[in-house]
Amino acid sequence: MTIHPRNEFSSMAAGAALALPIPGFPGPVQPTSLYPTGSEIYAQGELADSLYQIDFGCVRVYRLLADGRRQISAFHLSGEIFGFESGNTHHFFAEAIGATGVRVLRPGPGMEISQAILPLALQGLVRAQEHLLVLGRQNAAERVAAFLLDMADRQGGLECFDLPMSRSDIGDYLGLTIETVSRVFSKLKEKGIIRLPNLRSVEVVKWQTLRNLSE
Amino acid sequence: MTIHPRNEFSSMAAGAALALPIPGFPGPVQPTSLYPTGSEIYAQGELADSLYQIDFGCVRVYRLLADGRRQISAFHLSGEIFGFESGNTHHFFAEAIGATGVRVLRPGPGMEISQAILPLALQGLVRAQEHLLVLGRQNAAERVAAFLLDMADRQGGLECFDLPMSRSDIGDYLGLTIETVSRVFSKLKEKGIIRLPNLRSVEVVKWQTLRNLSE
DNA sequence: CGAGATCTTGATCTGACTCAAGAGTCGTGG
DNA sequence: CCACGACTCTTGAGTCAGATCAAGATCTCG
Repeated sequence: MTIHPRNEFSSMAAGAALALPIPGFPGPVQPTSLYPTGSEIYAQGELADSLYQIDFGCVRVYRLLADGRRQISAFHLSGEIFGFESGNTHHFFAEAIGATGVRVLRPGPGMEISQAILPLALQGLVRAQEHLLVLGRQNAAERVAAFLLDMADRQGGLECFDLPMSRSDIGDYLGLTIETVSRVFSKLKEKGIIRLPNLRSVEVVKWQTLRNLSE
Repeated sequence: MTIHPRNEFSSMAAGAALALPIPGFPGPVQPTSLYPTGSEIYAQGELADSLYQIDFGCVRVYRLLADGRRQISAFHLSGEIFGFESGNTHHFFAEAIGATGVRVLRPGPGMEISQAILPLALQGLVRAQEHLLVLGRQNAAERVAAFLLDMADRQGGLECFDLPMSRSDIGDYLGLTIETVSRVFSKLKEKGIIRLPNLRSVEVVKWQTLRNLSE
């Protein structure tokens, strides 16, 4: 297992870009802030009073054990909204993977935000519960297949797509070591199921085989 | 791994009891229905237009793989509300564990249910994401310890509490086999951390040791 | 071009799974 | 009340998928 010391690199988001209104969201919308590679967006224990929408880039949301073991509970891509919490403090860490533009959605006091965000929160709940099945009951190949299909799907279903995150991130999302992730990638490539044009992108050749793998 | 063939036993909930209003819930409240041991409350793919509140008993919510592998995503105890879904169909199965009284909360058409249930949905989201850490990064002893602490906490923190579910259910919740669950229970007993007055209840003797185990 | 990350691959180890058998528990009916 | 049968749970022995440990290879970017 890779150990991840708590990231000390503070966010210092450089202001940027123009504000786009979010459909159905009632609060004031902030302009996009740029988070550099690896910078923290929020930390466990911090006050949670906003939601975040990604303009470009990718975010990892995770939790740590005392000894540094890490579990990434979700990756969020361009357009997605994250930062839902129960109570008013964050239960997780969120960090930018690569340079990422994030827009903060801060509901005004007494604002009725729930109607707009409930479907998003519920979608997150269903996704997390579906990921439990992957972590609890699927083997390494099935986990990687499910991950690739999910990433492809969320990037529009194109045969070739980006993997903005490292093997270490993928391992910590799938509950595997980086070595096991790497071995499964190699095996899938060797069987002609995927191609790896470079380290950070994947081309799916045999969709059905991949789907069968993830069951 | 234990294989669970799809439960064919249909729900046939016998009507019962009196209606108690749920604070903050705007829709009409149904009287309690009794679900016998093992009966289905809803199935994956069914129309999802209600929430459910438990009067007494316990419910398991789970998903199945094609070959019968099962992952229980949550147990719900007396007083708790479950059945949150994204879209209008169920993504999971829900079954009564033992005889269980469930009250159906059916929001009227166009009803503003979100304000009342958002905090509950978010709590479910946080719990599911925290459980991801258990399944992805903790070993068998840590998983069982976390489970026992959670069950104790949700039953009021008493030193002695019920385990309404079987070892098989616990295994399918923690991503372990029943044999491994049983071995960890035996080991905890042998070390004097817990006592097992009978198969379906636990007494925690050394809380701090258990907490240290779950990290 | 070079240094540090990141990734891949190989060899070995181990925690949890599988298979198997026995013990305990519960409900039913004689 | 006890005997029987069917579960459920526990325990043991052996196996295996994925972790760990250890080199190398490749990529990135100043």
